[in-house]
Amino acid sequence: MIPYNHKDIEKKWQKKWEEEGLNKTGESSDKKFYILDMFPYPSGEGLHVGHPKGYIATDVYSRMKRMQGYDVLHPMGFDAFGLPAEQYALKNKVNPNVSTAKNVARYKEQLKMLGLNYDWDREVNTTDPKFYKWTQWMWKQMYKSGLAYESYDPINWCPSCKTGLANEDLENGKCERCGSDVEKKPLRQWTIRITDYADRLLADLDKLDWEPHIKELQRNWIGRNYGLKYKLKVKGVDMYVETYSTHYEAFCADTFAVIAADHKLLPELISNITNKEEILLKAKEISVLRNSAGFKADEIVEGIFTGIYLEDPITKKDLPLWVSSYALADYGTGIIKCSAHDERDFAFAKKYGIGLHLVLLPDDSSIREKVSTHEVCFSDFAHSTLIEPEIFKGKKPHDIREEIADYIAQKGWAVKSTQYKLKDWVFARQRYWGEPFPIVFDENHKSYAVADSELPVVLPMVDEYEPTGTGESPLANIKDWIEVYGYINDDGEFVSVPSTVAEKVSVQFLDINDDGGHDSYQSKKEVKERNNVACIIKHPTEDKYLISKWKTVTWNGFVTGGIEDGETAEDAARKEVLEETGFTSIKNVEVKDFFSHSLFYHPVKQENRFAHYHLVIVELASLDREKISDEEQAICDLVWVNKEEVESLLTRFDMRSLWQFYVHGKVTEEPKRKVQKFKRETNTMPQWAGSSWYYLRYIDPHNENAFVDKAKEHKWSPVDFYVGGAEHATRHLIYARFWHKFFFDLGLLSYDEPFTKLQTVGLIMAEDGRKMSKRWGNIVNPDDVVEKYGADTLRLYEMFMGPFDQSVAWSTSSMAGVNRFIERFFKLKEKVNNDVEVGQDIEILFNQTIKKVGDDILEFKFNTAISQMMILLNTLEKEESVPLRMYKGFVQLLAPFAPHVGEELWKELGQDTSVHLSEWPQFDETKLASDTVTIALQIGGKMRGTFVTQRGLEDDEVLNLAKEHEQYKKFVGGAVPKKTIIIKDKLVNIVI
RNA sequence: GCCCAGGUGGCGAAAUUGGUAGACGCACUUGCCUUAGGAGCAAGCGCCGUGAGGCAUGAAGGUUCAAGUCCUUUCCUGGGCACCA
Repeated sequence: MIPYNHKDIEKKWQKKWEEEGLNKTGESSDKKFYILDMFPYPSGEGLHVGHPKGYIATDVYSRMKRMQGYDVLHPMGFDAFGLPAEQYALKNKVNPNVSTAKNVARYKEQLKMLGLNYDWDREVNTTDPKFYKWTQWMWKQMYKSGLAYESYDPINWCPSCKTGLANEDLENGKCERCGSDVEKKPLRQWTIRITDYADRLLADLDKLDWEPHIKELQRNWIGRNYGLKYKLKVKGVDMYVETYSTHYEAFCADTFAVIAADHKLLPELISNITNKEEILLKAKEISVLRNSAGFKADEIVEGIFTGIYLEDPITKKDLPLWVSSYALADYGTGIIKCSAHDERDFAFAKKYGIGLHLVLLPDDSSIREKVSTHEVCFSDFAHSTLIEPEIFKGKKPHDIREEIADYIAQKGWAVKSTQYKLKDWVFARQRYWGEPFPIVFDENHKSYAVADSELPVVLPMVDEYEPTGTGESPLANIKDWIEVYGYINDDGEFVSVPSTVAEKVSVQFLDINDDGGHDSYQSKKEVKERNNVACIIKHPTEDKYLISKWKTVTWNGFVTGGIEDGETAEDAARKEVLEETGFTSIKNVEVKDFFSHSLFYHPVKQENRFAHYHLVIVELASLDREKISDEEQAICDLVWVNKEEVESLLTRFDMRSLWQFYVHGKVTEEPKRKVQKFKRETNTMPQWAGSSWYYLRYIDPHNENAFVDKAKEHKWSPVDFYVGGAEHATRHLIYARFWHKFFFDLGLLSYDEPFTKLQTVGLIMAEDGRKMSKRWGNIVNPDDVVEKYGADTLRLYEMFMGPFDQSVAWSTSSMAGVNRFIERFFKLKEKVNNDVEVGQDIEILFNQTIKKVGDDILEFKFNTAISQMMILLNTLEKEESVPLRMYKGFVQLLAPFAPHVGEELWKELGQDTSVHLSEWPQFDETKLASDTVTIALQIGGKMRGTFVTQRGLEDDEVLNLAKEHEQYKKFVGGAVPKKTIIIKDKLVNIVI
């Protein structure tokens, strides 16, 4: 007999929870908890059984927190921009807009199937224009602050994905996505100065409650490095160059210097050298070699002498400067002072016959011979002794590193300096499926941010989105989208001329500096002045206003009309309102002064008009209305809005009018604001853009005025617990921390770190021990598992498999064991009896279980929490009957893990509110330990037996009992113990 | 090469942080029940040994009355970085 039917109860409760809004974020407690999963990238394959492990864990955790009285924010969303979605779409010939929506729907269905308690009202999707409006807005703040800049430097280019990549996107020098060898390619791109934040990103790791190895990964990635920066005179020219050394301890050994082949200063340095052409050619060769795909630095040593010498500030010796293949232009200063005590310097000097000088002798005398004959390079600074300079002679360089730096710095030869391995963030992709940049360029390629009113810059729906491979995004082919008309406002930002206006009226006129090709351009014509009204129509009783939404041209937002000769503004307003809206009774009309002036070309009347707009407030007496003509209705919608919206419309109206030519009340020849053609930026943002801040949007997902409301942000931030894959350590988690800090600095966020506590998830491997993959055909589909065993079994099993952060192989038979546990749990209900009590041992076990389950969930030790429940079940099953209160508590403990089973049993126990809203069981502190203990008897440190006593016996009492033990008699007998160790309530150890 | 994390039964793993190693689950063995069982129930289950006992936490040393846990050396496995001066 199967005691429960998972299919019925899971569907039933999921439906009920959704109807009752069980998972709506609570807003009633003063204790908040924000627990977050790394949102998924919805691939075409749907979830496999490994994906939801983290989601189940946060689900268990958040359910318990809610039962403990917290307001819990536990949201979910989708990170749907990026290459895989685009590749999938290309392969299957569907628009990514379509395939993404489909994949998201499938993911959501699967997540819901697992009974995860997400508040779907807060779902975010990075590809939703309402979301990426704010991604664009935020990037714009970086642009405006100078943090985001345009660069043309060579970057990593994946020839297969046809896009530039950030350093973080490489894996062993290959494209992380497709495994192709990456080459260096000069490319116009947007870059973000994440290196400005390197120090803080490093230092603030100390305040985070993250797993140590993740912090370590970030530390290594940031790669802070401390050394000395020297300034060296170039011999014979009035120039100085700088070098950077971290291993400066052997500074007296320096005999030459090298410069990166693509160093900016190289051409200038050798401008007077006779064979400079030859040198530049060789340098070029080296650069090409370096930039080619699959370049291996340790296999290639190339260089050429530049013909110039640098003067060593310390030894005053001349250091010949060589171009070399191992110097990096973008690390340190791109020029290195070189010595015998560095492997690469040594190899280079050997190849080109450059003189070397030893100042360091190995402690290990067996290799001293080979070192002194320059047979091998010696670079061990810890096990060696300095012989030069005199002042440090006989000391170990490792021990006096700081002393040497101080000495050199004090002499003024060099300054202390810090370098990072972290590079600025290459923040542009030459692909279609990403956020467009809120940037336009004028004809001189000067960039302008797009005004806030223009956001979002919507990614156009297109038929062709194949990457071009030329270093330009596919968007570059969409002429309609790229070319925009507009002007630059007082804030230096771009404002577009609405396309409706541009098409019907203004393009010809506005394109005033380009009079070729526009027949209707009438600039020489006389300008006619007209007086117009723009009406705000007030509701008779409420604080509401009527605006019109024109489907055709011009003054979107207001009922407008011309004032004819002999008419007052008031007359005109009455007339226009009656005609255009059909309202019949007007209470009051109030004419404001001019609020806007504009010059435009009227396409119907074929004349240039200079129009003065009077703002008129028309107050209706009633809502009586006549039917208006179909024609009017066809071109205009009427909408009631509130006062604020009217006010914002007025600003907009005013702004719109700016593209016309009005200066100090007079029409001028030259426009004050020149409307011109601009080109949109065609790169798109990398996949990491949306995920850098999505966690903030959950807090206030529908806000149209800000990316997050400050007060709400203050309440929910920071994320208390963040759960996801360790593979994000050096990308998402660095980017998001950086992004967050920038907005903290702008005063827009309350804390300078986004994620207080981080927990990584261990992978679930396939039953064969390999990664689950289509390639191996070993994927376990959660749909099948849920079908056969139910969501609760899947959930419980994934939490029971092993330590949460460790990767474990799937085991179907193990899962069947967990399923048995649930069924036995159900059966136990038959033994429930309200009037029964149990013995002390069980009472204690029960209290211990409450404590352990609660503690373990907090520490993400779900496997031991579950095993404790199994122990309790095993024990209770042996009883004749089980007290109702105990079973109820047990159901509550199980409910976070198996929410459907929990809810079903809770209901069957006669409860009418949800178990998930019930109060988490409390344990009785006094009932955690029994009053008897088992004492271990050791003799000479070896276990010889145990005995049971009262808890809390004094040492001599315990010893007396131990002496009674037959093992004592056997092994100690009459001998006199040398020593007796007694650990209270634990053990007796007799040393003989 | 450098930096992390980790090595415990046939398997997944526990171990109150120096105090009874192997909880809990899987698999396996035996028995009961059953027409049957890939169901249920009961018992057993680290290795050697009939037994007393001995040996066991990758290996070797050390500290300690006592080590899976601390120290030293070393070997594997997984992950990250690898031209970063």
